[in-house]
Order: sequence, then C-alpha cells, then structure tokens
Amino acid sequence: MPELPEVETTRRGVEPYAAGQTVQKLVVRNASLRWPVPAALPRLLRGQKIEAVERRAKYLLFRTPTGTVIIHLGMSGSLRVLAADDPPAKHDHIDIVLESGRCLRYNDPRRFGCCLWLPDGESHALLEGLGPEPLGPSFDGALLFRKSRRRKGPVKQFIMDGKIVVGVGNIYANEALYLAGIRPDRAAGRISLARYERLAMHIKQVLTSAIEQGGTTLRDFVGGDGKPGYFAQQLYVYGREGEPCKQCGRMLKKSTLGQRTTVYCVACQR
DNA sequence: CGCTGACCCTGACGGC
DNA sequence: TGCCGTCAGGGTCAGC
Repeated sequence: MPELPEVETTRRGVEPYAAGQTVQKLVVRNASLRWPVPAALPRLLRGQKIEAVERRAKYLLFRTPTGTVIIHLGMSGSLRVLAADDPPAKHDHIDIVLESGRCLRYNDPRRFGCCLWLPDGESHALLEGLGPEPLGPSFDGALLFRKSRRRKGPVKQFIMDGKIVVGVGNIYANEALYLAGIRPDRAAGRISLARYERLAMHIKQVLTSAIEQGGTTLRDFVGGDGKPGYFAQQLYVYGREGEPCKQCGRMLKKSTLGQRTTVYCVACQR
C-alpha cells in the first residue's frame, strides 16, 4: 500500500504510541525481508528508548540513543499498533513490543520491505544520495529543470528517481503528470522551466491532499485492519485506463514505462 | 553518468 | 472448482 502519503500517515499514527516508549523486546518471526533483519537487532534494541519517529523518503526512522531502526514498507507492508498479546496473523513478521503493553506490528506479504539498524553516528547507504523531500522547501521546478538537462529518459521515470526527488511513487507520478498536462513519456531534458514549475506544484499538491485524507483514517492504524484511506484520494488517471478523461472525455491510454503502468490522456497531456 | 531490464515475493483476479 | 497467466502502490543492482 505505501506511497509517501501512506508512509507519512503511518508515521503520524504510530508516533503517539511509540515516542517516549522503551522497547521491552523485539520479536522477529521471519527475518527474510528485502535484506535479512539483523540477528543482533533484538539485543541492540532491548531497553532502548524511542526518542522520535521520523520519516525520510519512504523510510520510517525510529531514533534511539544508540542508533536508529530503519523500516521500509516495500510494496505491501504495513505497521500497526496492537496489544502486545494480540495473536499474530499471517505475514506478521516483526513486533516491536513496548513497555506500554502495546506493540508495533510489521506485516508484509511480499517481503519487499526491510528492517535495519543504523548505529548512532554512522550513515547508511540507503539514506545517502537521496534527493530532497517533495514537500520540503528545496524541491521546486527549478531543481527539476536543472537536474533534467541532457536527460533523454521519460519524465515519469525522472520524477520517480529518488536521487532527483524522493517519495513520488507510481500513482502520484501518473496523477501529477496528468494535472500538469505533461506526457509521461516526454524526454525529461526537453521540458521547459515553466512546465517543471507546474509539475513541481502539482506533485506537492497531490501528495499534500493525499496526506490530509490519510489523516482522516488514522484510527485504522490502531487495532483495526490497517488499511489507510488509500483510494479515498480522487484519482484522475491511475487505474482508469480505458475510461474517459475527466477533462476532455477522451479514452485514457495505458502504456508501460520502466516496467510500471502508466496512464495518461493523449489530448490533455503533451 | 544515464538508462534498461532482471529480480526480490505473495496474493488477487480474470479467462478457460 | 481449479489451473494458469498477469499484474500489483517498492527499490536495488548489474550491465551496457
């Protein structure tokens, strides 16, 4: 489920229950995620106080005095707050059990996610070289324009490249390009500054509104079925191939770019 | 450096 | 009902 809005919604849902809590223990039922959960993690984490729950790109960061737990939800992961004695279900791979008697439970059917340890003061390859946050002040059209010069690849793959800007997943890349009126397969290096300013604005807008809508279903992260308000978002193109464009009525086209489904309107996007 | 495609894994869904 | 192919919101990595 996780695009950036879902990860941020998860962070906000989990933070009140985790921040300030001491970790009683870590239960690892299945360590084989994208990378193995470090065997030493339970020992390293026990007794540590979670000082803050942060997010960088789509990584959730649990800060403790001696290091940081890095969690990525991959394609199918979720993190929920449950009673520690709640019986685990299928694909419930990890529990971070807290002093409060609750736990943060990581579930991930496809196991594309990860749970890693970053010792205090060290850096991690996964977090190095990442582009700016899309909702931060340093992300704008000028940055996209500057970084795209000489690039021949499609603009959709360009804005989904975490070295350029983080957190723009397939759904919102499709949506932002539609709203900006830009064809997804246009060469990144052949788009004007003015159009990139429009695109950056729509990226910020679509992510912001998705996060706001996620906020309305925050309670789902606590004890519920863990399904955030994903499709509460009004989608213009994603998942609508073959249906009429909401602006001009033409049938939306589907193609594949970088092995990801791409949907667009041939009339409204140029 | 930029770009492409393979790959990691399970589950849902449609066609037959 | 079952089997099979296809597809899925993530990202890394090797190779050219």
